[in-house]
Amino acid sequence: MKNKLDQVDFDILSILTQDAQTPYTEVAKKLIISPGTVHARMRKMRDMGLVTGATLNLDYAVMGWKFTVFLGIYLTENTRYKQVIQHLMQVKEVVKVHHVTGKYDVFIKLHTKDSIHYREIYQNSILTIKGIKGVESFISVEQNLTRHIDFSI
Amino acid sequence: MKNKLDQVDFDILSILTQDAQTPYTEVAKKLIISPGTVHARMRKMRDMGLVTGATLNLDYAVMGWKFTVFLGIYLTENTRYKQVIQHLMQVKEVVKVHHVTGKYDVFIKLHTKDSIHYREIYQNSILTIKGIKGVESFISVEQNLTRHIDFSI
DNA sequence: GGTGAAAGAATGGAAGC
DNA sequence: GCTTCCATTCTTTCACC
Repeated sequence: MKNKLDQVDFDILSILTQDAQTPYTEVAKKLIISPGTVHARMRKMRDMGLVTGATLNLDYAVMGWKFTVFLGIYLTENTRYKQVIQHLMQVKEVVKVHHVTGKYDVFIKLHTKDSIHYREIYQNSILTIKGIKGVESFISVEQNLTRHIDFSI
Repeated sequence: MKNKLDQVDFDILSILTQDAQTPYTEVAKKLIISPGTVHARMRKMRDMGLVTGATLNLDYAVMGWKFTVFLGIYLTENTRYKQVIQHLMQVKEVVKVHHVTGKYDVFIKLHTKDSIHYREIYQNSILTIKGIKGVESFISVEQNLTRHIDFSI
């Protein structure tokens, strides 16, 4: 087992990133290889750490969570970022936290039910965190694309 | 089949969002319900449009794609956003595109191999798009969190 | 490193409660 | 609307190529 991927691996990833629940037998049939090969390739890619797991895609709007907001956060001192991130992770509406360089220090994504819920979280759970100097918000009007990198040769 | 979720549904989601490939029989065992119930609940949640699919989690860094960058984009005219988004979607390094309100008009996420690759994409594939007035970039130093909303009562 | 088959496990309906 | 049952399909390993 060498750690270099070929077109077959990319094809497997391409099918499974579109639907992670596709049975391996079906993947095998599409690519005209044996089910055992799909298993071996997937195990290789898991062992490499390339495939770290699988998750469901959820449409939060169906649950009445219609607000998606990005926040660019400035810190009072950059060294404080670990504590700030710890606090941000406690807020259940926050789903992504990135430590970034550039205009902001921390960049997060959060979901709320509506603008009232958003304001409440923003004022009571975000702005109250010690070490946050300022915040700029971007409300997502529409998500137009979400996909994976296609590594194909 | 009513369209209201209960704690059992949330528990199923909680397990499957952590690992979408968990067999339903195992989900059933953990929750001490029958496999048929897991199936019925999942079908209900798919039919509702809450569960839209499943995807693999990939660690791009393992493939040598070590750069994750967010771009906040200003447009020359806000009405042009559909065309700009069309062009952004053609760039294979771009994995997410959001139309937003606030300081920027469009917000995207992209992956590249390194800073050289990034600069090339930035200058040749992003800045050349007609309708883009300006761009601010945020390089992700570290991703600290990625998860789903927990709807539990 | 791939194949294909075989034993065991999971799936996804149907019928009854 | 949940459960049990069961025929079908999938998983996973392994001897062989």
